[in-house]
Amino acid sequence: MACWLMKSEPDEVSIDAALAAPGATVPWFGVRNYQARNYMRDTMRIGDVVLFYHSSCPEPGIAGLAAVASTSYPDATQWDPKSPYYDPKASPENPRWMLVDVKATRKTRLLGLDELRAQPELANMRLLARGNRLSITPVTADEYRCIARLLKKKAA
DNA sequence: GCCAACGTTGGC
DNA sequence: GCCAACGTTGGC
Repeated sequence: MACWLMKSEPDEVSIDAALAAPGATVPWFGVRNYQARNYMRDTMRIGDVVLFYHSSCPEPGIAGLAAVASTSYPDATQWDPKSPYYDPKASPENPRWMLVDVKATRKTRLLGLDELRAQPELANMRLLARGNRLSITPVTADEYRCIARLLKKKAA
């Protein structure tokens, strides 16, 4: 089972909002980066673990656990002229942006960047790499084990 | 609001 | 296919 880190701006969809959604499931709309799209379209499998990350907010960090809950399908916001994610080059015949459904499992204590960076096992984590902006990144099994261990501890 | 880093665009 | 210009991301 693979593991992924997926960034969401909590103003848009927080872990609490995802848990409150019907079936605790939300479509991961709004990704407009080809590499992130390709992960969703080509690599993700139903049941893969998702680390739910809050970005662009006062307390960025891992805020919850979730799972991939569908195979990929077109992101409808690409066709909506009123959406900030509208893409005039996409059409229903030729969708450009795909997404998966994500089912929230539970909220966790917030694992902030400082705490993550303090772990030697996470030294090579994509999220923490200099200049990384990718909103969906793979997480290795070792990295996931380290994070699961951190989640069992109290905050430092 | 700053700014480093990166992705995309488009002229050539 | 190069690459400069531009736009975006996202932590600080």
